[in-house]
Amino acid sequence: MPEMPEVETIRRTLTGKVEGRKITRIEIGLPRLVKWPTAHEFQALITDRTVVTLQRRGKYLLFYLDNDYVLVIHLRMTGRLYYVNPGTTYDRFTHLIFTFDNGDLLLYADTRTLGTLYLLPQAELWRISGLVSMGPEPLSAEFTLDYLINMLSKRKAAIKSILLNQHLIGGLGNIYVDEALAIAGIDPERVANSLNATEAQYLYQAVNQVIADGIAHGGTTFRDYRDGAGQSGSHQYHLNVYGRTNEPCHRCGTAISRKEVAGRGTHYCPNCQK
DNA sequence: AATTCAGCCTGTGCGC
DNA sequence: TGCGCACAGGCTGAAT
Repeated sequence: MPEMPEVETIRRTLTGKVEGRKITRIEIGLPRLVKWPTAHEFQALITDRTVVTLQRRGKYLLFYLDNDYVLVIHLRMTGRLYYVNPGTTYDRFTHLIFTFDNGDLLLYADTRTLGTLYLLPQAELWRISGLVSMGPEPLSAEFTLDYLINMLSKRKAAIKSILLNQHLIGGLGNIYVDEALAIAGIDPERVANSLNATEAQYLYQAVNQVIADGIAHGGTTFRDYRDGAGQSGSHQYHLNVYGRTNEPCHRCGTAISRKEVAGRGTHYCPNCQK
């Protein structure tokens, strides 16, 4: 579900609420969501720990605790985190409940239950392979035009597949990849190493732009996504192609097409994207 | 090493 | 109201 702008928005809406708060109680309704260690150990190690800081890497949220452990949460497709006041009701998809020393709650809800939670010492974060092997993020100092050009030159998969690969670029997902390719005017099925320097530069700028805009708009809410306070984002009102199948292209009026690329539903303008 | 793809889950929306 | 199917914002691990 959430991509980097959504996870960053969640981080921003939660950080002031949870930093400095002690977790006094945890209820785990679906133990299999806890991937490391056992749910029982997870519960014991978190109880009575204080959240020192809340960070993000790609689509992972990292709650650094005062016992040198880190609570790592990946929301996958439908995971949600809500910070709520005591007495707030919650639905049957709420699988973990963290209670803080002021009585407030952090709810982890997940319809499809694909989300994952870990608790590891800082020195053992390497156990989360998707976290340690993540590529540079858009808008970061490491994500340079040279990096993108060099990386693309070695790849012959579809550009859509490359942009979705978290090992190569961290944080992009299906929405923002489709949007970046639309802004850059590049066909999602183009072989990565076929892009020339100009196209790579357009793509570089487009990737940074869609991520920055997504964050500025508080993320994209289609169905499940909400921020840490339960609020919807507004980037869905600024999309060029995603979810706009058969609607006119904002640039040329041609109907937006949809097809499967890299195993994902892909939206594009057949006239503007070459 | 790079790439593809089934599998993991449960829900919503549509055509009939 | 029900049934079957397509689709869903992501990632992992196995096979090629």
